Amino acid sequence: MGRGRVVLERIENKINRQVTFSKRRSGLLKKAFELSVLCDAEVGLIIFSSRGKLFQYSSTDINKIIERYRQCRYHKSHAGDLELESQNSYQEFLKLRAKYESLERTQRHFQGEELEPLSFKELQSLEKQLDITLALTRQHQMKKLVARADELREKVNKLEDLNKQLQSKEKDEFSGLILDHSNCIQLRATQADQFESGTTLNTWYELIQHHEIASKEKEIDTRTEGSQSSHNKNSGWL
Amino acid sequence: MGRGRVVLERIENKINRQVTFSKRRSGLLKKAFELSVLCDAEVGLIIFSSRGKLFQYSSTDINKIIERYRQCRYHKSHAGDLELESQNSYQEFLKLRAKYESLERTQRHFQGEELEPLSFKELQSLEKQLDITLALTRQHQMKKLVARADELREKVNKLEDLNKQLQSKEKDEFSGLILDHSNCIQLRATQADQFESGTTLNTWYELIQHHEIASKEKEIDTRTEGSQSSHNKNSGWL
DNA sequence: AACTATTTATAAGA
DNA sequence: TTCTTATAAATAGTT
Repeated sequence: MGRGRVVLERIENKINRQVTFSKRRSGLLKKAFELSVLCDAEVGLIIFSSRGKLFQYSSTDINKIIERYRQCRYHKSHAGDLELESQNSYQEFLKLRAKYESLERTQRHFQGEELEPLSFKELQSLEKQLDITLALTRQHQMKKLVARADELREKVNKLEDLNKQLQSKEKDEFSGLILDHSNCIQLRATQADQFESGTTLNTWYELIQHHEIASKEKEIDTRTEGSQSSHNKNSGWL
Repeated sequence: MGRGRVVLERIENKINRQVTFSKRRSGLLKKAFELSVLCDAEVGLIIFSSRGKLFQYSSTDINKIIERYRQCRYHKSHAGDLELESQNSYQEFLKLRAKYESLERTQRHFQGEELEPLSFKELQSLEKQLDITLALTRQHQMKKLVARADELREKVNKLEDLNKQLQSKEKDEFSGLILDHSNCIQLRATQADQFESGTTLNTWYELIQHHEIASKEKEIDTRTEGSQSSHNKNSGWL
């Protein structure tokens, strides 16, 4: 349509190409619009000029059209298609985001935020869960403390043995001290077995910490090889 | 272009519309192709027919065109498109997944699962958080109950007034009954003000539920207009 | 950016 | 749907 037949190849003359682009571009946009109106179609058209300028027409929100396009392709096509893979992952992304946001909401409830919109029954069930978890948390703290006490008792026994050996060889000025120490640990472990409430765990934890410092000092005094590695283990436990 | 001038509005005749769609669609696709070749432009065209069938042309990979479009829009306009742009990125996907998994882990802790790997200090901080949330949860339940009691008291007052009116007009065999009822509600509301522990909330909740059933029965007996709507409100609250 | 000769697209009919 | 054809619309080349 014009004064000469058009050959379907890139127009080499830059000015000419630019002019043709401008004319045909507006023609294309107009026709896209007409199609959407006349035939009740959803049309999305994106054009980049060779110099990178963007032109766009869409009968409705272009993101919706793109979304619909992806869905359409996703449901229709078969596996192995590369293009398909990326749409698949896009779907996955949307799914993951939805899951994430839902989880985030639940998380906020557990942190005591946004409780207002919850119904009474939801609050009740949350309370129940919190009670259960709280009990479990204390139970686990207990377990850790008892295990730690056992470990320490074990170590003390070893130190005792070592000290007995030293006693028989040397003058043994430390032996009495370490025996005291051992008694102390055993007494505390007995307390732990009867232990119930979570509120005094802290106090107990501090007791153990104090012991560890004392123990460490002794290790330095006695200069045993094995004590260094078990000391590292201690700091990890905190 | 055709044997008559075209009015730019939806073609009402379905057959006609379909035919026009078919013709113009192929015309549009052809012109999109020509533009891309002649002018060295990047063109993406998506068409959905009114019945949802997809047609598409793109000079290069359409996902690249969409990506480029979003980048273009993002760099030019406001932050709203930031989200859209990042959706396609695999990096973003990985980031989100990492966040999700981390959140999932925390969530499991709140549900009392996988507590073993936690250190003593982590367990302590979890316990603290649980205690806080538990208190908040009970507080919110209390709030709801008190609000509900107020609401009910209000309603009872209205019923009382109504009954007084009925008393003065009729023989009034219900009046004594409703006064008893009112006293009962006020007594319970007083209990709520002194309420502290979460463990008995359930009992209180049941008391209110019983009241509501009783209240509903009376509403049916007294056959008042307003009571129907407030009854609907009750079921929503559960 | 306008003009206009021509080509192209397409509405209506078959 | 597809083909045909008359005609409207688009546009290549020119000013």
